Amino acid sequence: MDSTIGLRERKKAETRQAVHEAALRLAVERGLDNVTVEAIADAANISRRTFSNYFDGKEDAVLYGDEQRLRELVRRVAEQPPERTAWQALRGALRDFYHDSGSPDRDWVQRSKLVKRHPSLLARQLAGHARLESELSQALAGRPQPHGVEPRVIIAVFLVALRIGTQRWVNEPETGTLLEMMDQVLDQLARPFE
Amino acid sequence: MDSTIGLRERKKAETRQAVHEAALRLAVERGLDNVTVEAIADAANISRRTFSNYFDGKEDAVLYGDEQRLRELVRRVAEQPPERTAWQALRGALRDFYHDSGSPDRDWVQRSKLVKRHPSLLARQLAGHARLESELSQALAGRPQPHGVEPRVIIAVFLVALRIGTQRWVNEPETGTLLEMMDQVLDQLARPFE
DNA sequence: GTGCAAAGTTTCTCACTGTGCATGTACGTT
DNA sequence: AACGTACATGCACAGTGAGAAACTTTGCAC
Repeated sequence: MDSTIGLRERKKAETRQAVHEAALRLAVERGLDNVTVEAIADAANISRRTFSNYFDGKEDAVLYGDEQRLRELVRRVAEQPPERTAWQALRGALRDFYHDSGSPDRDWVQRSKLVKRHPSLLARQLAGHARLESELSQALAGRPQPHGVEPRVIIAVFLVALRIGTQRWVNEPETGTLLEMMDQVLDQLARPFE
Repeated sequence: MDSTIGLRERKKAETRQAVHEAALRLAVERGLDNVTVEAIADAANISRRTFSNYFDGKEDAVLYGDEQRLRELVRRVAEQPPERTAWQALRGALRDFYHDSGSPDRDWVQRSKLVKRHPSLLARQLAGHARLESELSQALAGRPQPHGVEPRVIIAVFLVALRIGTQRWVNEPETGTLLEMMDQVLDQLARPFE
């Protein structure tokens, strides 16, 4: 299935992944501030300059896994039955995603904890979410919206739920599944309030 | 009323403001990427080293006005009658704020347009919002929440409305007042949806 | 296979940034 | 007036991001 794409692209993807993993590992081991781009590049066996060809900075390198996850989520959103509302599609995609992926991977937990400790990571992560909003708009185009809430608004609210759910789950992992935490927030958000 | 605070603090505030204004002006004139910290420092008659004593980077310097605005909003939230729900307090504070301030100032519009053009500014701005959430939690402590939606969630949703409303207003200023745009989004958010 | 163009990597370079440190200066307090 | 403290400055230095040029690998046509 991926034999259609050439060796070139495959290698690039591998390198990018390797750089990401090196960045994440080093950041967890030493703390992000004590990791230089050069150290990451060394660990991934590339030059410092090449690092810049792949990522805009160490923050982006660390968060690349998140980006992948979210792209996967967007893909699943687009695959949701078109008669569903935007909200239903988003929640459905989220459920599918966590159902298929099983429990969240170690790396993802590590990234979340890093984000909690390093404001610069939070900044990049939120910027990434903002960029994602337009892509999600595409995936939600042409769906019914019986309640009259615009897709743009729905999407932003949905991402808020992901963020709060994640933060909450990282802070108190005993309380429930990640999906449960997110669902809990999502339920609140869909409810009317004053 | 501010004669109680010393000359020292007043000077500091003036310098910070001057640096901010210089940063904003230069960023608007040349584009953020073509403005060095040194140029900002020169324009504000301070040394490059001193710039770093005031701000963590040019982005923060440009966005300082936003920070002030939001602090003012938080202050007004805390002053809302305590029998109001968190949501009512937030909306009330917003209304008061824009009622008193009159139409939004030029600088604010310029900053919003800059944020639209420069992702690094968006990142910092969103990180600032995230930092603000805890302060708003304080200002909303102990209020009734009849609908069972947690303050944390309310706050995040509220900030989403500010962001979307602002973006929308910057993109199409003819459609209505900034406050109207925000209210429009806020109305949608308080409504139930599926 | 051979050869060639395109894409990717590396090395070198340079302007810019952030911060620790030592020193000088202005403020506030007594 | 005098002293301690907070702040500003200049300097040094490690780290960063990006352009340019040389070199290597990949994709493709023959």
